[in-house]
Amino acid sequence: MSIRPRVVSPRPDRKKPREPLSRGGIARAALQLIDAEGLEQLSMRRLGAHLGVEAMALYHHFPSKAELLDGVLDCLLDETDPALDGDDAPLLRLRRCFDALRGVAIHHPRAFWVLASRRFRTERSLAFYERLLQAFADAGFDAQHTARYFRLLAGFVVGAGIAEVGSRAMQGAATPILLERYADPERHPRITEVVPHLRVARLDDIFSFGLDTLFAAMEKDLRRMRR
Amino acid sequence: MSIRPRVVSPRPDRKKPREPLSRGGIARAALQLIDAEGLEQLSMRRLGAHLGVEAMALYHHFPSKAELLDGVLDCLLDETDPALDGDDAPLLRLRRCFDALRGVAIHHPRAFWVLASRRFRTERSLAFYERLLQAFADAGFDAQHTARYFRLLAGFVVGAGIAEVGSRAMQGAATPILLERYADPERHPRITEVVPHLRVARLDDIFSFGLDTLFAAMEKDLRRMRR
DNA sequence: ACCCGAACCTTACGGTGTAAGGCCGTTATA
DNA sequence: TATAACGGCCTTACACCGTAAGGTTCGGGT
Repeated sequence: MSIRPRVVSPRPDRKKPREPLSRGGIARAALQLIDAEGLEQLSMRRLGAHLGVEAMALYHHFPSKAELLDGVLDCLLDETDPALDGDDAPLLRLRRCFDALRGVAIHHPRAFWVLASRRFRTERSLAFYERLLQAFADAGFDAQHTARYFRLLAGFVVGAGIAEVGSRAMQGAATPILLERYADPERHPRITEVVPHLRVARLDDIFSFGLDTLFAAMEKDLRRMRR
Repeated sequence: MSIRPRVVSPRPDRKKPREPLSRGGIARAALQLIDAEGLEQLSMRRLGAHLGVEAMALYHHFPSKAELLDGVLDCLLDETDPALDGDDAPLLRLRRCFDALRGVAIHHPRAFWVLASRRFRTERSLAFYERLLQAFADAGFDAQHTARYFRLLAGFVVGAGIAEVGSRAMQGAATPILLERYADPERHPRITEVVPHLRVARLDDIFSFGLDTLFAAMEKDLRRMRR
């Protein structure tokens, strides 16, 4: 074992020696990095470098990269949660909330996967989940119908969000609408016909049409149950 | 450049020297490996070993791992496609098709991610897409409503599929229903109430409720448009 | 007999997540 | 005040990844 010649500190010791890391700070930095460079570019080393720290330092705050992603999820929920505030009609709060979840697909397209894929295990995400389900209860749904409509709404929002994120990524690509490169009008007349209606400019319409349909069904169900 | 001592062939030269690989064969083997060990365990090296071949051999058939996953997607669509056969009512064919897509979540839970995440670019997947959209046209939807309902249905199926895959994975875990470990009945009464309704045993109900709701809305819309 | 190209192999590069352990300044304790 | 403990960060190392570059083998066409 060689005795190294007493290196003072590899970190450039500035006047402010950089305040210590924290779970929240790391997670927010990770979200920034994902937003800027994509989820697949998020590595512990790169994130560490971004924070002026070695990769392994992060493991003092998160036991694994998976838990770090849970932290990122928490950040995303922080942006979604306020939609559930207010004392207006529960269905309106729900509508705002699912709109806000779609907002994540728009404002953090490259991080949307985190929202779509990671299960709710943190304190933060469970609190959000609880508030969301409470709104269903406030609206008058029993547990079974809450489960059903929750899955219906959340499923749609997540699935449509994934598709939307893909579309928006294509939009920024070299050729604006890539699918049209692949689909041949001769052999794929229906695709050729429908794809223009799935353009980014129409996604607002498509998404609100989806939520309109679902909330209409919920309201009808509520009326039926109250009768 | 060193002259190596003439190794005959590192491959154990059996009587049958193993018939050459093919795109389809590799993709099917990849799907098997994903089913058996999980998507994150699929690596070119492991897949190669599974096929009695070095990793780089696969690059003669697929230019990248991403395209290999497209091949896996094609395999999954092969199982879904037959649902669109038949000359019965278009809405019934559509219903069968989306049920079949959920079947992927059940029969290939660990591969469902591939279906959910990869965009349709291959010949195979475009053919499927075309047939699916044709069924919408057959049912009487114009391009705009096809786009809307396609996104609604596909979004729900994908999103609910992701959630379902998660639930089924938990089911096999050490503690049967993991969410209940995290959720505290005191602080999370609604979660505690609703989670039992999201158990694996109820997923059939939840999924068909979702499709029932969506197809009811579609039928109503069709009646309105015909009037 | 020659060559060619397909199929496969070898090696190597720059990344990854993370286990194990060391160093150092702050803080608590004796 | 001396010492011990600890939190926070660093270093090293390991096994693995996708894949670029180029080499080997071999069947078949000319």
